[in-house]
Amino acid sequence: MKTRAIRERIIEAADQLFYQQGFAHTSFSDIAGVVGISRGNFYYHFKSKDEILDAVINERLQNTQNMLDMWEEDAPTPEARIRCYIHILLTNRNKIMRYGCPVGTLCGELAKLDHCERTEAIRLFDLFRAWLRHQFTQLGHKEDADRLAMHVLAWSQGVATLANAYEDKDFIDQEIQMICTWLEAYTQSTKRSQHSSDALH
Amino acid sequence: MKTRAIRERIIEAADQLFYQQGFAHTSFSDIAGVVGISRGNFYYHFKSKDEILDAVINERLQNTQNMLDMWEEDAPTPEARIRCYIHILLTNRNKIMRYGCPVGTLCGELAKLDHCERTEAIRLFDLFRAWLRHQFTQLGHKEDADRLAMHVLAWSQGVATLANAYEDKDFIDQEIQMICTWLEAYTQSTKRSQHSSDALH
DNA sequence: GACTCATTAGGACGATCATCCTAATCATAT
DNA sequence: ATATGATTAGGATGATCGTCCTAATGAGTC
Repeated sequence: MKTRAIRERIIEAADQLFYQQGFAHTSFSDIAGVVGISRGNFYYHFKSKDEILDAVINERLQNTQNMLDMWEEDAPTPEARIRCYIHILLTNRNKIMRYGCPVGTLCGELAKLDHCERTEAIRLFDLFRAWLRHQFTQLGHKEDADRLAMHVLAWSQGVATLANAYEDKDFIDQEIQMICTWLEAYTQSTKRSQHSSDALH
Repeated sequence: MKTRAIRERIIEAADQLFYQQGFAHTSFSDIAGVVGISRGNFYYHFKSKDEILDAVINERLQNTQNMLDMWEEDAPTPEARIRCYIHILLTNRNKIMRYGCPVGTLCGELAKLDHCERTEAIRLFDLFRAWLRHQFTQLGHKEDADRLAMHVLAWSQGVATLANAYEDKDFIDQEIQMICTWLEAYTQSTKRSQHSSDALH
């Protein structure tokens, strides 16, 4: 059954192109050209452009969830896990400088297009938000967990936006440093309060 | 001479539509419909769509410079002036929640389109960056002035991006509070060092 | 009133797009 | 080998777009 494989390749190609050129500016011809199939054959695999977008978003949701799960397993502490998130900025630095953040730019574009898939795209943010919230809860900031999660999200989004505008490598490095310092201060205050609560026992 | 007035109205309408719908997704018909002139008459005022974009960016550059100049006059201290910048998030809160930041989203779109006017759009960021840098220099952070300016820019961009995604009023208010607190701590450390340097005299 | 020149309206053009349709091709089972 | 159903290629269609062209209109001058 090769149909499954072709479908995967279409989603993969569309994913890349939507990121690099934007959703609206990417045509069926573009995707077909990358995949190497004819333009007209597209409708056997996807009934509409919106359906491809939906598949791409679902693919990204799946990949994102897998990534978060892996971090949850591999990194020893909540602090280290949050640093895993921050370090995407470093890992994808070159792509971010050229195309911005895949999640932020997609949500922004769909908001302007008033596209119905917009709510689906925001679920990508939801994944990171809930995951970060969980980490901060584990750090002992139960009350502020969601606010802190949103703060880290916003911070990284801002870094991506300006890094894209100025194509500035050093700026990304500096901001990552700042976030890690900020995060460390937050976790140390937690450790201290944990110490003091330990002392009570 | 009514030509001048019509030209202004075209730029004004294009400015709004580019912000609300994006540049690529806004057609001549859209702009003509808002202005109330015929579609074909457009080429008497502007030879191409890129020319309108250029005019819109120049208009924004002019308005932005005027705004910065006004803040420079009206606000008494560098700290108060930086707060003026932060408070755009509050003043334009509803629009930001619907369409994001006008500068950030335009630069992001033009980056994806690989559009030649991209460098012009970034000059909008340059205006804020240089102005903020000047304020931080006046606050005594001469070495870090540009880094701090970029930091404030990135922070506000991130807030705009997430406020747009989640359409969250309270989040904006919270982040503005955080920025102001952060800024206050920065200026108080300056005042302290100024005090100590005063004491040396 | 006739002439000039700026301004306008509206259609024509070619390109691109998403979508649809149909005939051709392929693999597989009988 | 033939039949069947999945898969493909490529053109047709109608809509939209940026751009161009031209005839009509308007205002101001001689």
